[in-house]
Amino acid sequence: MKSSGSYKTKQKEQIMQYLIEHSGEHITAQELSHHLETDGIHIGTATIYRFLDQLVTDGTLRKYTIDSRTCACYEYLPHQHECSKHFHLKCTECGKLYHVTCEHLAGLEEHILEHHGFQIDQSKTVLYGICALCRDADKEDGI
Amino acid sequence: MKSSGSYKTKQKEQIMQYLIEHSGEHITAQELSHHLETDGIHIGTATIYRFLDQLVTDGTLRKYTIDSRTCACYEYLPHQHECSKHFHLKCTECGKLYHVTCEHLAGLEEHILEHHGFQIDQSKTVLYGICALCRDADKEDGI
DNA sequence: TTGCGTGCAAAGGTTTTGCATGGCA
DNA sequence: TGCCATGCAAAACCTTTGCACGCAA
Repeated sequence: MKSSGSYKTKQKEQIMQYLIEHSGEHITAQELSHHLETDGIHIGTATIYRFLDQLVTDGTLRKYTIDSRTCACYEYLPHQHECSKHFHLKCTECGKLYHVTCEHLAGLEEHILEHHGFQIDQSKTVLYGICALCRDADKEDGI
Repeated sequence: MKSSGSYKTKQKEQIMQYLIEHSGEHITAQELSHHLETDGIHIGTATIYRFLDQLVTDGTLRKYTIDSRTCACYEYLPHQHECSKHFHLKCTECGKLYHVTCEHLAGLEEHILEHHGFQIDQSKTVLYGICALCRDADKEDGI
């Protein structure tokens, strides 16, 4: 666990640093590449994807996809145990993504496993709906 | 609602027929194309994607994505009202789709609305994970 | 020195777009 | 007739792979 390859390199350190600085955010491979570039750090695309993949396998990162035309997002998991209670809510109106850490959701996972024999993969699961802000906005618009 | 374009064409009818015959299944654009081809019906890729998109906008179809490198799945929604009362579990291993009606899940929806201000749209939400059958199979393989 | 890591470029696959043609109303 | 729909091919897009070189241990 937590190996991410045998060698420690400058590129890996820089990627890790960026990810850690942006804990709790959802970052795409392109964003990562672009931001590093802005800081004067160039890392090949392949290297980024390869390292990100390692981190996902490690459990250091979580990968999820919202839409097939969107690129995959990665999220750093600083405290792995806490993150087992973490779901994603995506507003279909404004497109905003919310992270929800909640015991009730952890209970949901347990329930489905016990009663339905199905083990949910939170990294692939996104709950769609309308967020509070958009619901309020709709009310004001009289929709 | 339920417009899907102004004109009725042979291509649209054939796509609709296939989708309706496969209600409750998850179909990719390629599968659709391939199966129609097998039946001697050729429809251009662009046409398929364009029409599928319209149907998704209509609410006639639901679109799902598992992974950014996997192609998107579409599901025909024959009875929209019924489908709003249950959740979908999709196995990422065998691809099987499970329809689950469960009080605990109804409670989840309520909880998220009350505590997180987010109104889940069950017709758009799919929980991804591994089903019991695949978990057993994996165990036997010693994974 | 060994062999993993890197970068570049090319390939891979899905989905979209441009444009001329075809077909519904 | 007017406009939408279709088909083909090309483009766009994200991601992976092959290969030679570089670098950590």
